[in-house]
Amino acid sequence: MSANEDPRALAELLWGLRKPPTRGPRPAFDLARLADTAVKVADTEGLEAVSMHRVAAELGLTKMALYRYVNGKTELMAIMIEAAVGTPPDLSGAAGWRAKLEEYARGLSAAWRRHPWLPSITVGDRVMGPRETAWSERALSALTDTPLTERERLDAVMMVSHHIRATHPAATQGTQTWTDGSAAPIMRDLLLLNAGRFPLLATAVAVPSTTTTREFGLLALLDGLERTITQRTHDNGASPPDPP
Amino acid sequence: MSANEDPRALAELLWGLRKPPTRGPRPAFDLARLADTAVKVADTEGLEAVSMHRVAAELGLTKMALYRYVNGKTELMAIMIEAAVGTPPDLSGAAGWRAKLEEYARGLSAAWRRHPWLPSITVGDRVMGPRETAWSERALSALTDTPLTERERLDAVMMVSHHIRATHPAATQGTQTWTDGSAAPIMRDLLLLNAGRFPLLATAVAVPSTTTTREFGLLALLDGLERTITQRTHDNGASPPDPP
DNA sequence: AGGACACTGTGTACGCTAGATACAGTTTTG
DNA sequence: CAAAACTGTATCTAGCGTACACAGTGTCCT
Repeated sequence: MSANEDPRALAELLWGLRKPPTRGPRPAFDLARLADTAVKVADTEGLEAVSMHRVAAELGLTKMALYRYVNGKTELMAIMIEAAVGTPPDLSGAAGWRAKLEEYARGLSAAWRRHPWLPSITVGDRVMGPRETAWSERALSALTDTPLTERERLDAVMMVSHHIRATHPAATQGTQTWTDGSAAPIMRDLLLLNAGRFPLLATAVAVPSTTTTREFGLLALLDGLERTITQRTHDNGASPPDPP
Repeated sequence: MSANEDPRALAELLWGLRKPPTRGPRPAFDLARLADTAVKVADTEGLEAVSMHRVAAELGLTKMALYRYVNGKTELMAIMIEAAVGTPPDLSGAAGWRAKLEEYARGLSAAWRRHPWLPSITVGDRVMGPRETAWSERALSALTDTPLTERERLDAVMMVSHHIRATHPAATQGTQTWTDGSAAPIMRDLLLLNAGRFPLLATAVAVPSTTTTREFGLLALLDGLERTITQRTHDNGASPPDPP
């Protein structure tokens, strides 16, 4: 919560623009090792377990030594993300933008399943590293053959990502409050007690689900994009409509 | 971080199931006043400014007095949400499920604009109060005339809500990293420096946007739902297809 | 009726976690 | 040798939370 939030410095760190020092003792570790350690802690004990002290201890250091590598916890989180995201899925095997986007969604979901804490921090106003950026770039490649605007492609990509995040079971933000999570049974009880005030909800949570929210939502999303895309394709392919 | 996380107790608090004590001194305040004070602090100074100490001081109390009203900060947040959400928009004026959902989205957006911190905490696995629950109920009412399953209606509602949240300008989670927010200019610079590695992204962020992400996304979402709905309507309206 | 007692509200003191700063000691290279 | 860089000890700060003492207020028993 101090003045350690310099986005420029973070950008230099993430994009490898730090000039290594010439004199002084060799650092015992490097950023990658530090990030991997933090990621391991987060994977095994949850993101809350990741503290400066904990990570340092894991490396046999005191926490103050970490401040030579990162300016604060914000930067630690940033390099953790870069270390954990991995590489985006290969979309060249899928035919057509729709299949490619589905493949992308699968890849994103898989990455987040490997690191359940990831979707909860890859969020908001922040500086991203090259690895994470590569995911956006890859996703955009799925839509190059469509008649969408560059900006619309970006919007579409963000929507798919947001949807996967919102329906991610272990995500802090995504849990479907009514159907999943530890609070869901409590909410069901309350709805039953107040079925008169909330009849629609009460019945909705009572019925079992046939498809998952994620599937249903992704279907709707892609259907919506398809409509715009085919419509544009027609407008462009045919001659412009007669004036009225 | 302690054992003060009893969801049952929270539920009783939110749903007015606490039996008021019979003896002892009269409390100087009540939950509503407490919640309103906290909301005011969050509105004017941001959610980070809301601490037990701060809220208590605002009421002329020491922070420990607050613990007679709420069991901890989690409960304080919960009653803040209830105090801030207000009542859901009236959808009866809109004709058809699509217009109703759009109206709902507008109402949600307006409520979050009044309390910019709200979307960032009405999230995840948690117990909701009756006021907030009323929003879900209202949203479901938009879809009663559709051939969707009860569960699918809930899914659709959650999707719209998630989308509004994800595209909420001031939301901690929603900021479109590439186009909005304080980090966006930094990311643009980095993309220009690395245009070779990220050609699609570099051009996408360079062009000005004609429509907003929110509009484009909502359109796609509703188009997608419409496709499923009209398709179902046809399948039900006509006689079942001949067996093959 | 009246007082003891239990229960409730409020305040003071303290504990704990976690991030972060200050600075001294030590190592390495120009 | 001196400047720069790595690491450790000590300390500060913010914030949530517990422990406990003291002060009102109703309940119940005699």
